Amino acid sequence: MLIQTIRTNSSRPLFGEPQLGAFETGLFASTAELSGLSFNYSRDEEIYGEGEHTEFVYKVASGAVRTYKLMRDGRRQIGEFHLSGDLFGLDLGDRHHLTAEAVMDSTVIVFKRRQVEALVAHNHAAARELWLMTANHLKHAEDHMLLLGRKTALERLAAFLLEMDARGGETGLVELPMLRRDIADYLGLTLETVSRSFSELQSEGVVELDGARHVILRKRAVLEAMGA
Amino acid sequence: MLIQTIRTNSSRPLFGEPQLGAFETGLFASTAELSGLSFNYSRDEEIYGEGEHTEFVYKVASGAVRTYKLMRDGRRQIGEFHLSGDLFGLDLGDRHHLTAEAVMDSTVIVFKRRQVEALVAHNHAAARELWLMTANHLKHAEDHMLLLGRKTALERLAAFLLEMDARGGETGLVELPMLRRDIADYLGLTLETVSRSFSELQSEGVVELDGARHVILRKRAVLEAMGA
DNA sequence: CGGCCACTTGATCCGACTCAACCTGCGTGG
DNA sequence: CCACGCAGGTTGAGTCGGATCAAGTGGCCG
Repeated sequence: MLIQTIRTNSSRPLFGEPQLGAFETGLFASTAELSGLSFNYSRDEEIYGEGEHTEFVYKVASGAVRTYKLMRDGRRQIGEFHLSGDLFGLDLGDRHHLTAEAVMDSTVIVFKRRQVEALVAHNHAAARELWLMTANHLKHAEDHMLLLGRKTALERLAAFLLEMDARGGETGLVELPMLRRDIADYLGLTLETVSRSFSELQSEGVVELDGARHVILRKRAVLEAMGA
Repeated sequence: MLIQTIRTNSSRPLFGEPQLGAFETGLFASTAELSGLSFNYSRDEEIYGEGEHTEFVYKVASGAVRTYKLMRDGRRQIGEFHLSGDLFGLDLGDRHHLTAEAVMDSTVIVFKRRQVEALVAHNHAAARELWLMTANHLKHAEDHMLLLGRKTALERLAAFLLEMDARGGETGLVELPMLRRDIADYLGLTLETVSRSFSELQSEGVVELDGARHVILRKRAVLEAMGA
């Protein structure tokens, strides 16, 4: 699973710029404290599986990663999408709770968990940083539970587009790295319903679709009224 | 909000015994490192609100607490139920993400966040412990997203009953501290659907209801086949 | 230019929701 | 001690949002 082609240096990101948001600190950025190796994963390739040992911690250098749970009969729930700069696979305990796959061709930096543990053991700031990352994933999950439990299809898609836009710097131009099926499995819908909802938002002039993967937000206020 | 009758010593729990599970360590148990005050909350009383400052951390001494998000129009999603021994309100950042209310008359031990922070700053084991608690909440949320996004009504109820039973020590006798509406808002259903699902499980001999709040699990294997 | 994968759109179906009536157990006051 | 009131729960009838099944369409790559 981890036998991949190794690149010592990632070239320019394939998708988006590395995000310098709340999660992005010097901690995993430089090689001073922690050294990670770059790996390439092609689309739909598994990075780790649910139940596997948590030997590594991962960071998206470029591309996009989905983490999900799968039922025996194939029903899937994507918990989160991880974009450039995002850390993932930080499950405490010795097993991963979800499966991680590349949404598109992606470059991922892999850190040894033992190194991370060692860092945490003597560095309070780093420990707090990692705790904060877990807490942020929790916050995301809490918001997403409300979406999955109580929102309509249109509200879900509106919230999704706002979330993606926020991650892209609120430009109003959203590039979607994932397919309709991924969006559906993230939002707890079918791909047909996602498609219909896109069409409906477009026919109301709320968004404009330039191909399936490029969305222009035309009426942010309407989206926010729906998605919040 | 915090002006309650103070009890220096909690008498026997009103609901369930304190749980000595994975989250329960010496950390918040004794008064050596941290001192907390006992407060009583009556049914439906708010403990803290979404958006309030995170001044305290809470632990259920007896009773049950729900933490939830509310939409403007009243739609509600309960993220988790907290029973005896559970810590809650440990949101990082300076604001609570959810609202906490007593499901029934409950006793809660309240710790000053500053004390917790101070403890964490010089005690690695404690810091790790708290991080682990956040990680466990995250794990719960991940499982719950699958339930909310992809499971049928019967599967949701089955999973819920197994979860409640697991917390009560897998006795097969489940005492529900909450009303049908709470269960519905936890499972992303309506109370009618919850009630119908209970009836269906009962008519199939999977569970036996002794009043609305006392459930006997008769066919655990069937529940597990549905709920997993 | 051809083929296929992703997406859209249409028709029908169904599980859960809504609205409504009724039941039941419990606390309370006459 | 019984009758009443009522909150909580169950059950029923009808509706509806999103799922399913099924064509079509479009765009990209070989």
